[in-house]
Amino acid sequence: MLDAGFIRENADAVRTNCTNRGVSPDPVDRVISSDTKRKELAQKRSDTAAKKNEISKKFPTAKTPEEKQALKAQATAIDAEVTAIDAELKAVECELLAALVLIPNMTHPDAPVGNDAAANKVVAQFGEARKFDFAPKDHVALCESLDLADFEAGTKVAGQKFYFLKNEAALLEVALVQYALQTCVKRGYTPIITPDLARTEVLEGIGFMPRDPNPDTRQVYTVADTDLCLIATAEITLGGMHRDRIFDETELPKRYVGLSHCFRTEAGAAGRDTRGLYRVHQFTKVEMFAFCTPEHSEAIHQEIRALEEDIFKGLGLTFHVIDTCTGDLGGPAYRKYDLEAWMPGRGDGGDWGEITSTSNCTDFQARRLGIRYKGKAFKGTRFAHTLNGTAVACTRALVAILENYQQADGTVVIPEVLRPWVGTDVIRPKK
RNA sequence: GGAGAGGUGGCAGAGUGGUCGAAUGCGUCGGUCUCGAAAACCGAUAUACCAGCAAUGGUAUCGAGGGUUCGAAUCCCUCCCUCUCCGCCA
Repeated sequence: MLDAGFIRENADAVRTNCTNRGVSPDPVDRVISSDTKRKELAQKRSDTAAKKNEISKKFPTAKTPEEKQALKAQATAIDAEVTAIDAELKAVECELLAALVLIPNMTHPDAPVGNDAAANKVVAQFGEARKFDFAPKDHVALCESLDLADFEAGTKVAGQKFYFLKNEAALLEVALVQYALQTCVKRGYTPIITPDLARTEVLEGIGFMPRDPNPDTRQVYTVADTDLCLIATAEITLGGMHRDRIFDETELPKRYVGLSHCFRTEAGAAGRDTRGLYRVHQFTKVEMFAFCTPEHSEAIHQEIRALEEDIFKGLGLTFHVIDTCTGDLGGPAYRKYDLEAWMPGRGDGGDWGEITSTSNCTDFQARRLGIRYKGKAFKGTRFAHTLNGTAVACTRALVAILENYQQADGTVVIPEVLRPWVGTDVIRPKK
């Protein structure tokens, strides 16, 4: 979330930003009025408590019972005041927070302004869409003919949009994980395997809304009788890892590459991309995450983007990079690049499909999570910047690989970098 | 899951109702000494918010939340976490 003081001082810019991002600017005024009230009450509370402390301090020197009685009476009167102020203060703080969480992060000045995907800007492309001299199959057909996935069993066991990966597809997932982890580790990222569950407050700190009362928009699964959620991305656990931490600036930047399963309800996505592996309730993902000082976040964002590009160049896939427009940024991102791979089986005659996403969240997440740093050049602490980026989302990568590497005879070639882990060059029909 | 012990500043560790935001040691930073360094010595060293140009002052924080009390690190309750032992288990 943004700082209430910042919102007050930059109200117009924040309102414009809300509008650009396709959310209502109304909470801005609510933040300002709640924050003003909060400040007044906090000052009153502080003054009142000071009075009370004065009285308490006189007690040890009070000689007679009458004196003590008199002090007690004063103290009791002040107690009533404090109780009343506290109740008001609590209510105001709730209002403030409720309004604050509705305001998205500010936006990088170069990010394209627009309401929907049409405004996204393609900033780079690697490779050309493959021309087929046969009719290419989509990944669902390939999974069927090569016995790579069992969607029916997935449905039987866990429901719609769950799946079993089989044979080379199972090995491919492990290979993709290995390949992505190794690539990131070589670039200095610390490998991490994170929990697949996290506390509600951690999800909220990252910018998810697990308590969203509207089941049509709630994105995450919650675990009954606990305050835990299944994570939608390792961004949640990696960001939460250093919650309430004060770094020394010499410890930053910290770069992690985490492996986790991801769980998404995909509420509101009914009817879109329902076939196959493209949009599923559970998948495996290797995710990069960085904590850094504000001076470094732009450079690290570019670094993560370049690393994503290298990973997918290494896989031999055709993809382009999108500078995401304001309307598509979500809440926490200051700027976001998506990699979209060419997927020959998608849509009518192929289409681009998102395979990674990297965001610079500046201090938006850090403020809520209490992630700060100390430096020599300034007093006190400052909020760190956080960044995240997909190294490999297994199911999306699998879709791209199967559809792009298919051959006229129905087999699929394995990308060279994955062969050591898959143990074969080509996926053939099973006997 | 059961039993016991415990959670205090960067770390270690004292503190069982007021003079405690908190002894002491270590660490870190600054200084003295030194050609330089080490050692020694001196000093500084939590976080947030509010007021103030600042010095400074106020408030809150000793795992979290509630309670008792004029007053809580200290007493009571609930929760969370850690450690030890037992059980169970990949």
